[in-house]
This record gives sequence, C-alpha cells and structure tokens, in this order.
Amino acid sequence: MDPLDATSADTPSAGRPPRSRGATAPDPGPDASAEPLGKRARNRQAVEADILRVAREHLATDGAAALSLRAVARDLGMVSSGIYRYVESRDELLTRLIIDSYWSLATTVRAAHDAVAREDLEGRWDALGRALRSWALEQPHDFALIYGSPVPDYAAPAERTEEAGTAVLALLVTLLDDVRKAGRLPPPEHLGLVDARARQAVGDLLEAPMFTGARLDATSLAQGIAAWTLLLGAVTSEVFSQLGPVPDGAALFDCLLAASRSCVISPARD
Amino acid sequence: MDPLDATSADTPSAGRPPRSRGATAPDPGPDASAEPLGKRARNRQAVEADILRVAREHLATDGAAALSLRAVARDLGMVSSGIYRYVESRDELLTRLIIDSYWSLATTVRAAHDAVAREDLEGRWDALGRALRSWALEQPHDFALIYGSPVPDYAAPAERTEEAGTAVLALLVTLLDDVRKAGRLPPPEHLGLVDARARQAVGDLLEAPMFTGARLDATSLAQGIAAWTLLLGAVTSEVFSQLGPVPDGAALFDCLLAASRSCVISPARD
DNA sequence: GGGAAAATGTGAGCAGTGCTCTTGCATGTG
DNA sequence: CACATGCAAGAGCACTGCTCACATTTTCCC
Repeated sequence: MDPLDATSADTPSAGRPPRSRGATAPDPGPDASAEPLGKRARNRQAVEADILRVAREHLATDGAAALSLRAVARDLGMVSSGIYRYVESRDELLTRLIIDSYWSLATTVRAAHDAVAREDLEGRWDALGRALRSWALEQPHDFALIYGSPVPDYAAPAERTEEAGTAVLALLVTLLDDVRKAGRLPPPEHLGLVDARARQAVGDLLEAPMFTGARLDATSLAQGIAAWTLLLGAVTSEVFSQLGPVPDGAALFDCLLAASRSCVISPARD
Repeated sequence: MDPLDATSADTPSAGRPPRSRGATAPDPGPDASAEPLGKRARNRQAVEADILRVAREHLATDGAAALSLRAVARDLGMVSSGIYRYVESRDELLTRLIIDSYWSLATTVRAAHDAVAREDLEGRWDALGRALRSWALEQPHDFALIYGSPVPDYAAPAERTEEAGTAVLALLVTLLDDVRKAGRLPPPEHLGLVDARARQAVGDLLEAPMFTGARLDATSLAQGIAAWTLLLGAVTSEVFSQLGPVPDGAALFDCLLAASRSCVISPARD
C-alpha cells in the first residue's frame, strides 16, 4: 500500500506459493505436454491433486463455509502451515473448487443433452433440465457453491470462473437457436413480452462470443432467460427446500420443467 | 459425557439464558401488556433489541457467515461472554435474524400489494414482484439469509420460521384465488401442465391451513408455484448476479415479471 | 426490612480457525 | 560436487464460539 514501504523491498512475497511450471490445468484432462517434468514438479502436481480431492470430500460432507485448510492438511498428514506451499489461501482453494464444480456440471449436463436426438427439441430441453436437477441433488454443496449465496468477503474472480460458468449457458443458446431454426419459438405474447423492453434488457449482450453463430433476437433471448431462470429456480428451491415439505419433489419438478419448456418451445403443429 | 462425573451434578446448566418473562415478541408490535415490568425486565428487552440491531448492521455489512457474537458484544461494550446471557448461541441469533427478515419481507410485500386496487390482478402481481425485488436489492444479505444457500452446520428450526416464512406465500395464495374467482387462470395447456402429474406433485398440500378459504385445484397451484419460482429465481439471479453482467437489470426483471405473470393470469378478454 | 434466590457482569480458559514467519533439512539442478 | 531452491516443521498472532467459576446486583417472598 505505502509506496515508500522499504521493508517489503527484499521480500517481495516471502515463501508464498511459487506457482511452478507444473501448472494446475483447469480440468479437461491432463495437458498432453510430454515434458518429462522432474520429480519435484511431479510431486507438486500430485500433492495439489490430493489437496483438491480431500477438499472436495470435505465440501461434500460439511459444506463450503466449514472448509478448513488445517483440516485438509491434517487429512493429508502434513503440518497446518505446509499447505500454504500449495494453496495460496482459503479463497484460492474455494476458487479452484468453484471452477471444478462448474466444469463438472457442464460436462454432466452436456452428456445428457447430447444423448438425445438432435431433432427432439423437447427431449433435449428435458434432458438438460433433469441432468441439472440430479446433479444438484447428488452434490448439493457443489450446487450451493456456484448457485447459492456467495461466500462473504469472497468474490470469485470472474476472469477465472467465466469460461466454466458460461459453458452450460452456451449449451442452452445452441438449443435455443435450434428451436428458432425449427420455427418453434413461442410468440412473444405467450409470455407477455414486449419487444422494446426485451431489447433494452439484454442490450448488446447478443454481441457476446457465446452468440456467434446463433441468430437470436432480443425477445427470444429473453424467453430463454426466463426458461433458464425458472429451471434454476426450481432446482434451487428443491435443493434448499425453500417451499417447505413438498409431497413429491420429482413430480413437482416435472411440472416446473414443463412450464420452463413452454417458455422456449411451442407445441409441435402435427 | 462421563455419567460418573460428579462436578456437573450441582450445575445442571450453569448460567444459561433464563428466558425470562420479558419475552422476545416476534414482531407485530410490542404486546400491550401494561405490566409495568421492573428495571431488570426493561433492561433485558433493551439489550436484546440492541443485540438484534447491531447484529443486523453486521449482517448488512459483512454477511451472515462473518457474523460474530464477540464482535456484537464488543460493539455493545459488553464482555464477550456476557452476550450469552441474552443469546443462547450464534445459531440462535441467526434464527432470530431469519425470522426478522421473513417478517420484514412479508410486511413490505404486503404493503405494496395492498396499495393496489383489488380488481387489478396484474397490478397486484406486479406490485408483489417489484416489492420483492427492491427489498432483496436493498438488503441483499437478508435476502441471502432466507433464500440463499443455508448456513452450514445450521438448520433453521422449522417450527419457528414457518409462520413468518409462509406469510408471503399466503399472500400469493389469496391473489391466486382471486384470479380464479375472476375466471382468469390460464388453461393448463398454457404451461404444458398435466393435471395428474400436478396432483401428484402437490399431493394433499392443499389441505394446509394456508389454503383454507381458497378453492384452488392442483393444477392452479402448480401454476402458482411456477410463477413464484420464476419470480424468486429472477430476484435470486439478480442479487447473486448469476448471469454475469446484465445491461439493464430492471428491464430484464420486467421481462421476467411479465413471464411469471403470464403463468398465473391470462390476458383480459375485453 | 432482611434474607434467599434469581439474574447479570467479569475474566480466565479451551479448542478451533486462517495466516505469517523463521529455522533447518533434504533435494534437484547447474 | 556445491549451491540454490523447495519444503516441512513449529512457534506465534489474532480471531472465533463457547464454558465455567466467581462476584455483583436486582427481585421476590416471608
């Protein structure tokens, strides 16, 4: 902070994680760098993977806020301070877990979506929604991590989470565009949308790289956002049990899934 | 733990909050007990109110997870252990804050709703939605407290939060019933709902006390839940900025509000 | 009024947390 | 082989929730 602070001159970052070249690849498989990286780098990678693994276990059992670096270190048989050689801070660990969760969700949803025939628009939407729900119910803490209230005093660095976070939205956009191609987008009146207001809402969001290739107009996007919001709201409400005790969660989700579907796909004519 | 431990024999619960008769009235005004309660009770009420006030301030600035009993005590000029005379635990304080927030939301929304003419169904829905949104945006931490991810290792005692938590839902039910009376509930096909599935989803939820007086069927209730889920999802997504940077949040909310409205109110015929 | 009982204030203390820093050892690399 | 580097270890700081023993005050009842 103080530019005249002399004490920090010779210790730029005393003993902080050196971020060696054995970098933490985001997720999509180990990077095929055939570089025979030495024992040291190899060990570092292994330890970092272990930390992430144990942290995920703790996350699954105790939740995000109860995540303790000391506990992770203990489980790994290292001294509490030792873990700071590998993880800069608790927030850093959280960030990595968040990115991990985003990827996990995106790949799960994508797999379910891609298993459906391309022409079956409703089927694709339902697969997407159901995959989202079951993923969230299976690992509620991961879901809470990315779609729950943000951890206080911690803001996920957007530049690191953005790619993973928009992956599932990108999938949604392609589906939406296919619906448009099939001429089955519901008329704006269906949701009572006003075109001018929709244009104002999304602004030049349509210029985002996610939409290159898609020819959606503002109203269609607004419909898509409504459908997604309803879907996510349904899952959120079930995972966090915001509605109190519900007789049959699966059936209720079916209803909400149908409702969200009707926001973006109008019934086939035949 | 040790049943033979003699030291704990004479101190069953040494110095725990005695929950004296100067009880913590939920919210709706101070109970008009003209009892001239002595200095002690008066002081206790004042201190409890102070604690809640300061806790709300901390909540607003630092969030729920950062809420610290010690810090609250410090701000009140009392010794850290002293606060346990008034609050049983951190969880207890959280519970009180949650109930408080529920009531705050419910009264705010109700006021906005009641300011609209009874026949103006769309206006009532919009007022309800807009009040929810502005309340949430003004006090995001309170919103997160009740509609965000649950605080870990803490489960709100349902029997204490239920009344406050369902207050706004009850308001929604009365509106829904008025829509039914006006014959303006959208047909189930509008949302692609299947009646049998809806009945399965809500089960005998319609027997709940909330619905006494209302003559809603399962499908209508499912429509209402869809609308509410969309509305809550819209607010959640904006407060937690789940969609990334949005050009015009208010306009987008307008669109989603319209969409949710179309789930429960079909356009007037005239 | 006086004394017992209940309610309250005080400070020490325990176990846990995130995080920093210094020290010394082992190891990989030039 | 020698040196610089990575790493483990442990002490330490400031903070947390919470408990307990003890002193003080207020209230209630006889």
